[in-house]
Amino acid sequence: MDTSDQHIQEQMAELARGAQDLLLPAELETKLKRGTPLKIKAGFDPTAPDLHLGHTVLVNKMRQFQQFGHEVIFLIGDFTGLIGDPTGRNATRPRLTPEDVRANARTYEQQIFRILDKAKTRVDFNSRWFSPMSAAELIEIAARHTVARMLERDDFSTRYKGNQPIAIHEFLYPLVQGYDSVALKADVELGGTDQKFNLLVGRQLQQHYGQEPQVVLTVPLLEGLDGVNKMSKSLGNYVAINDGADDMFGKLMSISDTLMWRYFELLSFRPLGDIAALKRAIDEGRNPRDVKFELASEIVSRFHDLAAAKTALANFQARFAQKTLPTDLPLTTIAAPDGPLTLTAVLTAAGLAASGSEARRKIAEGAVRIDGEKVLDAAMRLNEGETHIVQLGPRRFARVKVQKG
RNA sequence: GGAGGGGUACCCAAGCGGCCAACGGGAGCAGACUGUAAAUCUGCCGGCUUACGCCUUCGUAGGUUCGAAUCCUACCCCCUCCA
Repeated sequence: MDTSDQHIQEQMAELARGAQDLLLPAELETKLKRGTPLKIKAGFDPTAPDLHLGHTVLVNKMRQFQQFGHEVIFLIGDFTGLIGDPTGRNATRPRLTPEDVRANARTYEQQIFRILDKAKTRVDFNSRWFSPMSAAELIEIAARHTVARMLERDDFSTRYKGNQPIAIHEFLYPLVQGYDSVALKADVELGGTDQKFNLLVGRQLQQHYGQEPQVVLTVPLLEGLDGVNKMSKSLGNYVAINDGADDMFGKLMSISDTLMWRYFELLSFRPLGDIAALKRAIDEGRNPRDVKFELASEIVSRFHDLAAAKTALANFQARFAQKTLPTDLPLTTIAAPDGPLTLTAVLTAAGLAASGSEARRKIAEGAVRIDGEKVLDAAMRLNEGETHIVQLGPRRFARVKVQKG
């Protein structure tokens, strides 16, 4: 590996990019200078994942290490899953069968290998070393840590002070996770900011076992499309990596100009220098929208392909700049048992409006168009056999056919 | 085990016998403006209805009353303090 000073410094800068904590930078530099590939560990839940861009921040960081020639270990915590991360909620978790774990692992692989190089990624399971472990050995691990240290963990101390119960096995979670680093002889462990404590336990355990402690690198939670809350499925402010190309492109275009830079930092693979140049271009008058096009295109081509990204961009411009109707809508057939259907019925049946009342309101607000023509008459009916493109607002479309039945 | 406080629409939060489908804020949706950005302004924001209006909703189940989210009874759940 290239151990020239310049290359090391370049690695340090990119690896620290977007990171919340890097402990300790000097240790990382020492490890890099040895010139041998480092073992990079990141742990994941064994539960069924439906990943969104927020999750990919960590995976992107893994990719960076991979690109610099290091060995990335995608560790599925199927044994840890028996404990459940001690957040105070969900104290008991349903136990996953080995079949579940395998199925979930496959789902992960399908998604992460759109980012990571499959040939250079090792997928491992921590049940591999924990299942055969004896109780004596586990006690040995537990003996390495004190209650006082455990209580330093933020949620433990909060719960302890607040007289909330803490089950003994919850103390095992950081220890088990930390021991994974021992078992793997990890050089670096990556995780979300909420994992910081657990990652530090790994360092300590490694030292107890006579290993060089791992470097800890945490990445922040990505803000969702609203720019305020963390990206999450339940808040609906997410871009799933399985989203369709047009959908993904549109969602990314809807983020604010400020948030765009955050996404560039944490989601783009472009070097930091490029991003600085884009900022300068905007200061000199370039339309921020066009820079956002570049962001959206990069991300869509990552999860689909370059052609899909180009099409998504073209569709986007056609739809919103030229206001043409989408052409590739699936046809929804709606049965009309009693002759011509009212427009409100069509809107609800096509899923554009949640209820007839909402449909009526939206018509009154001037939000509804049929074949591009604004319709203000809520009593309007669509005849049998006709096919129309019905639109509610700027982004909800349906191609519907009314069929007698 | 004892004392007190509370459960209201997606969230927060008023209301405390009729004027309550329920103040206000947030979120959301739509319209205007735009770059499908942000900010701003406007409207909507339980369901059914062209509409008059009707139906269901204020933890759950009963009751009082011409009439209850508001009063009474029982039950369930949450919080605070004491033991």
